[in-house]
Amino acid sequence: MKFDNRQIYTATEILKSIAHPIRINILCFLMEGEKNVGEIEHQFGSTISNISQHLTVLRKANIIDRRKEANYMYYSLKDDTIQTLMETIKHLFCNS
Amino acid sequence: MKFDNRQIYTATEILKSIAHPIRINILCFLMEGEKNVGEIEHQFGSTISNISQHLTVLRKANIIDRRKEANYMYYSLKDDTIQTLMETIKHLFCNS
DNA sequence: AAGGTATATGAGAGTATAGTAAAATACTAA
DNA sequence: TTAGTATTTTACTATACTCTCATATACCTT
Repeated sequence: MKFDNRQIYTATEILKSIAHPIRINILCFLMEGEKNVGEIEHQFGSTISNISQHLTVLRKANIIDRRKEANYMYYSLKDDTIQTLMETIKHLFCNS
Repeated sequence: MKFDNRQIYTATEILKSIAHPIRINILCFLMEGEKNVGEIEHQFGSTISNISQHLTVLRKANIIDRRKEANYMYYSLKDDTIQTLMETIKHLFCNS
């Protein structure tokens, strides 16, 4: 059985965007609820510029949303699809 | 909550290995059961050399097995972890 | 052994991705 | 308006990935 190209393409883009240690960490962290960039940086080290670039990757893959409040930017998981996917990944690989 | 580095690393490697259109296709195809390289090539076009290289990527990520029979090489999904992951991906993105 | 089929490997070129540092933007508070 | 904080963008360099083509290996058949 062959698969629809658009669906394969979408799945590829999303998985590619998740497949980076910093980004998996960010996504797991966002499973707790929305966080701002500073909170994310504080959790994982790396520079804030680097974190911001990873957040851009995730946003372009359409799996996170953001909302501005004062001069903080709050990020969160986009929808149930990504939430479910992350739960599966976490369950399979992080046994927690 | 911070995550164990080794688990994050493993998850990253596996997701990276899946995150390619040809490889997602191959893995979905292998969900049906083991297939040899010719059958895979026949399904998806591309060259047999290219397919072989993608199979190597999947094998190095430790998510598929292979078994030789005469001069055919049969590939299959490695274990339940990858089977479950692929089912989730298929369900979420390929609605089937 | 020789020739055919199936698969794997290697080299090379082109493209994409990642990290760092510097500069830019957006907002707040004084 | 000025200064400060939070975040993003840009530019650059280094590294990794993907494809193609050529060659190599393994096995089978005669």
